[in-house]
Amino acid sequence: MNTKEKILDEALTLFSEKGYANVFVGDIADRVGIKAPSLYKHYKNKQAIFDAIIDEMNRRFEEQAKAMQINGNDAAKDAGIYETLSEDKLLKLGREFFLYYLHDDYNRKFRKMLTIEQFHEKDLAKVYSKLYVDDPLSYQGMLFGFMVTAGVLKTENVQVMTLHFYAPIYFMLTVCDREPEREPEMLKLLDEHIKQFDRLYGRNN
Amino acid sequence: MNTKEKILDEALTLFSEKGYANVFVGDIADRVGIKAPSLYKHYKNKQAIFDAIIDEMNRRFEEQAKAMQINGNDAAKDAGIYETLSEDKLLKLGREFFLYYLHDDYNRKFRKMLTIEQFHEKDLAKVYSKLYVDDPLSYQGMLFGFMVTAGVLKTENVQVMTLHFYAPIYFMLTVCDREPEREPEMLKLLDEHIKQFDRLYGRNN
DNA sequence: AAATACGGCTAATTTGAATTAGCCTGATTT
DNA sequence: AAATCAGGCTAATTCAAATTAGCCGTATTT
Repeated sequence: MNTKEKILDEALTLFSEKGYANVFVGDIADRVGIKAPSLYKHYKNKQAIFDAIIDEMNRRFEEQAKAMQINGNDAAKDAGIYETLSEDKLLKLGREFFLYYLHDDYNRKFRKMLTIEQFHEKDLAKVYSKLYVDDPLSYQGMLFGFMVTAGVLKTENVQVMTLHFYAPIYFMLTVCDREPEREPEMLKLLDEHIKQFDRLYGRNN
Repeated sequence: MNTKEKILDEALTLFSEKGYANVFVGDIADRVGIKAPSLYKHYKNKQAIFDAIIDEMNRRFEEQAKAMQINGNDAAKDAGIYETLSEDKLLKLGREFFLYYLHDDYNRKFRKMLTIEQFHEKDLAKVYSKLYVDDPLSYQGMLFGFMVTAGVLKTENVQVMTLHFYAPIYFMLTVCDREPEREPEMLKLLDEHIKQFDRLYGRNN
């Protein structure tokens, strides 16, 4: 990783812990192992570092979205997996999603940074809602839609069903972001959540 | 409202929009209608203003908790209401809770401020989790517990049942905090959520 | 191998925000 | 009614953080 990338990386770490305004250019430089003025060889100013992080995030998520489309036009295939839904599979799905979002450094830091900065600019609010509200609901909603069609889930309002699956996961994620020591507690609760979701919505019970 | 209180009020408004670090002592003074140095006649420094807000919040919530205990040791009575649970009542309960938390100025501003500042100090994380995670879950859990005993709700894991009721409400609250224009959309979804919750967990259906 | 670009450094410079000093007025106390 | 206090103001002061200037060695290009 070259210096320019390292700056973004360390800046994101700091922004996610303290928020933009509480991070000094010198702090970032320290972590990178250079002096503050040297940063300006790479970025016009502090704001440009922040902007570059947002750009990089957009790049990554578009990439991911593209990858999803490939598997997603094959979404029927994806859904095929769920035609034979079992509690175990649902548990695996939920846990994987949860742990990936929680432990993947880039995701976690970026989410925390947006949490802090979301009220600062309308744009950031939009990004937050897209990433952590609308995209997950729409993707999971599609999957649950297939499952309802396939007859493995009850024919309830799919949008609400998705909310019932996702909102608790989101909720537990925010708890862990705030108090990482509660992760074990939340993992246990996550399992209970999914099992009960399956009992309530599943048809094979 | 005297100047000293007005300072807290205006400071909270600003902190909830921009976060502590982005608010200047002069901004607060402007809104109060005095000059920055005059603030120091009332508070030692900027941090003391923030601290006073937290203290005031603690005072208010303790007061509220006490009021709840009075009605809460009569919690059986509270629960009595729910022994004859109907979808309408559940809807009313959910909407009232949601709209109160959303529209009550003090609640909304304080919640937004904590959202921004939660990662800054361990104490604030604790306060956040108490107010928006553990207290609501514990209070609503108690109510649902009574309802299960009274036979109006299925005998599922009450902790998870409470999570299934509360997490979506919390989730929609955060959406409205971030994008107030989505309130109508969320209110509609709130109703659907509660109706479906009732269909899933209610026994009289 | 000269010229140039790159990326680091130290030493200013600038800026802007928090806080302090010290004065003034009008109310309250003694 | 003198003395004190409360709470406002303007004019410093302080200080920290962002940014700029300008130097220098190394690597790359021509």
